[in-house]
Amino acid sequence: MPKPRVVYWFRTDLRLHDSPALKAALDLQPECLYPVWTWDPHYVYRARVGPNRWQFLLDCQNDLSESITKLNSKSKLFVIREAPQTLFQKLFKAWNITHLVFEKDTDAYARDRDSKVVKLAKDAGVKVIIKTGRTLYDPDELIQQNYGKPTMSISQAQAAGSKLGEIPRPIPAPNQLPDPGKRNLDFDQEKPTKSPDINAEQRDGDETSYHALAGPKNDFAVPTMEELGLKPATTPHRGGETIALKMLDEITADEVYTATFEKPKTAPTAFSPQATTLLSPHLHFGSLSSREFYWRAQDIVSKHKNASKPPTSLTGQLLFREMYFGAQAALGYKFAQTYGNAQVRFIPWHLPSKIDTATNLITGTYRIDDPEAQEYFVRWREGRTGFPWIDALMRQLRLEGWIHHLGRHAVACFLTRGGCYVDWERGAEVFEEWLLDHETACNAGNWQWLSCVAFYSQFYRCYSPVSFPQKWDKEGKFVRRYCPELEMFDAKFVYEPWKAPIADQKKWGCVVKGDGTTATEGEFKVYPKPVFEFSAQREKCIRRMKNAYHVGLRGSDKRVLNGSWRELFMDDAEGSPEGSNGPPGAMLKHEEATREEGYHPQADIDGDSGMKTKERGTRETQVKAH
DNA sequence: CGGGATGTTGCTACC
DNA sequence: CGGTAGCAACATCCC
Repeated sequence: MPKPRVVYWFRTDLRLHDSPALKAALDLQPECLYPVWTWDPHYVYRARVGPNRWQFLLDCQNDLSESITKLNSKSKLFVIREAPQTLFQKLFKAWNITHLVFEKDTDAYARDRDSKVVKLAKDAGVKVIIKTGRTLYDPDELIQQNYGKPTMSISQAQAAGSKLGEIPRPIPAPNQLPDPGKRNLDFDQEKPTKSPDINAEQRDGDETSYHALAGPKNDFAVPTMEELGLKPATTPHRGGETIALKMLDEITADEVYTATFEKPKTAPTAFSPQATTLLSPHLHFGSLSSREFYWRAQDIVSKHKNASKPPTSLTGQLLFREMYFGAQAALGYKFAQTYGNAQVRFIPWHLPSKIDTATNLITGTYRIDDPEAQEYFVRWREGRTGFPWIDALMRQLRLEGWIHHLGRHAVACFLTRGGCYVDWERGAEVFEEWLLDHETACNAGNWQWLSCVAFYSQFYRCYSPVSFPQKWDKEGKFVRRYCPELEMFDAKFVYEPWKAPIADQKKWGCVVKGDGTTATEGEFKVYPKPVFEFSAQREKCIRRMKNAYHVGLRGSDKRVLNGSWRELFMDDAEGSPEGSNGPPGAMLKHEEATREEGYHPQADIDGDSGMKTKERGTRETQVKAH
C-alpha cells in the first residue's frame, strides 16, 4: 500500500492551531502534503468585497504560508489560480493525489461547491476527509438536536448545543509538516471571463495575478494588492493567525475583563482602544479557532467568582454565532433573503431586491420604488445623513471595516424599521462589502434581528441617533473623530448640529446645510442637514411596522411570492406600494438580458464563497444601482 | 391550554 | 446623577 499523497485544502480555516481537519490529514502519515488554496478568478471580478477585507484575507494567507514554511522549509501555502470545481480533477492526476482533506463549511454556496468537489474526487479515486472546526458545534448536528428546525432563538441554540455534550478542546498546532511533492502544473488553466466586473469599483489598476495557475512569478505565491489592481486598504486592522493569537493572549491576560464581559455594557463609542475584542474577523477567516477562543475564555470564567453568563458574556457571543450558523445551515440560500423564507416576516420596505425568477434568489440588484428612499439609502451609505452618530459610524465602517456591535444596531435600525424604511437586504449588502468580519450567517441574521423580521420583534424599541450614544459619550469624542468637521462644536450640539445657532456654527468653523455633497463653503466646512425629521419618521415607521405585523405575512407566503401582497397594504396611507398591477413576485422579475451561466453575485470572496454555480441556474450581472 | 415572565443592548419623564 | 415607571406592545419560554 503506497503512502498517502494529500492535498490539504485551506478555505475559512487559515490557521495551524486547533484544526481538526489538519490533524486528520497528518494522522494519515502522508508521504507528502500539499497545503493548497484554490482561488477562483471569478472572485476578482464578481465578489462584493472592498479592499480592506481583501487585505485581511491576504494577510491571513501570508501569515499561514510563513508558519507552514517555518515547520518545513520546503513547504508553503500553494495558491493556485483556478476554481476548485475545475482545478482539482487535473491536479489530482498531475500530483498523484490519494486524499483530499478540508474543514466542513455549511454556507449555502460552500455546500454546493464542496459536494461537487467530493463527487469529482470520488470519480478520480481520491478519498475525501471532512472535519468540523469552523464553529463550536457542527451546525447540522445542532439542527438535528433542535428537532430538525433552524435555531431561531438563543435558548433553542443553547438547548440544542448542550445536548451535543462538551465543546471539543482545542488541538495544538503541529510541530512538523511533511514535504510537498512534485509541483508540475502541465495542464491548461481555465481562464475567467472578465465581464461582468462588479468588483471594478474596488480597483484602480489592472488585475495581473491570475494570468497563470501559479501566479505571475510561477511560484504559487499569495497575490499582492497591487497585482490584483486593488485600491489601497485603509483599515488599521490586520489579519493572520500570529496576530490573532497575540490578541487573544492580551485579552485573556486581563482575567477580570474576560470573566466579567457583558456585551450590552461595552461602549460603541470607544475607538482607542475599542471596547470589544475585535476578534470577529479572525473567527471569520479561521485565523482564530472559535473553540480556542471559547475554552480560553471559559477556563477563566470557571475559576472566577463573579463571572458574567451567556448570552451577554464572551462565550455567549460565540453562542449567537452558533445560532446563526444553525439557522443558515437549515435554510441554505434562503436564509440570506426574505423572499421564500418562512422564518422571516414580510415588510413592504422600500428598495426591494430584484428576484431571479429562475432560482427564486435575490440578485444583488434592487428596484428604486421611491426616489426619496433611494436618497436616504445613499446618504446612509456614504455617511452624510446629517445625524452625526450615524454618519460617524458609517464613515468608520467604510474606513476601517469594523464598528462596534451596538453601532451596527444603531445604523441598521436607522436604515430599516427606525428611520429610512429601506429593505434590510440593502444594508446587508453594504456590510458585506465593507466589513472585515463579514460572514453570511451572522450578517444576514443580525440584519434580520435589527430590522425585526426574525429573531427579535420589539420594533417599538427604537434607537435614537441623538440619545443612544450619549449613554457612553456625552462629549461626542467618537463623532469628532470620524466627523472632524464637527470637531469644535459644543457638546450640547454635537449630536444635533442643526440646532446650533448660525453664529455658533460659524464660530466653530462649520455650517450645517445641504445634503453633504459639498465639503466647504468659503472659509467654512459644511456638514449636512438631517435627511429627515427623526421623531416624525420614527413614528411613521413604527406605525407601518405595526401594520405589517398585523398583516402577518412571512417571506414564504404565497401572496409574497406572487405579488398579491400589495392588495393587503393598499390602505396604508403613508407608503402604499406603487400600483397593484406590478409583475409577479414581492419584488421584480430579473431582466433576462443580463443573465449568464453559473454565477450568483451574493457569493463571497472567501472560502465560504465565490462562484455560486446552480445546475439549472442563471447568472446575473450585478449592476450597482447606486 | 393559559397566563405570566422574560427577552444580550430604547426613550422620556420624573423623583 | 442614578434609578425607575410608563410608554405601547411582540414572541417565546416555562410552569
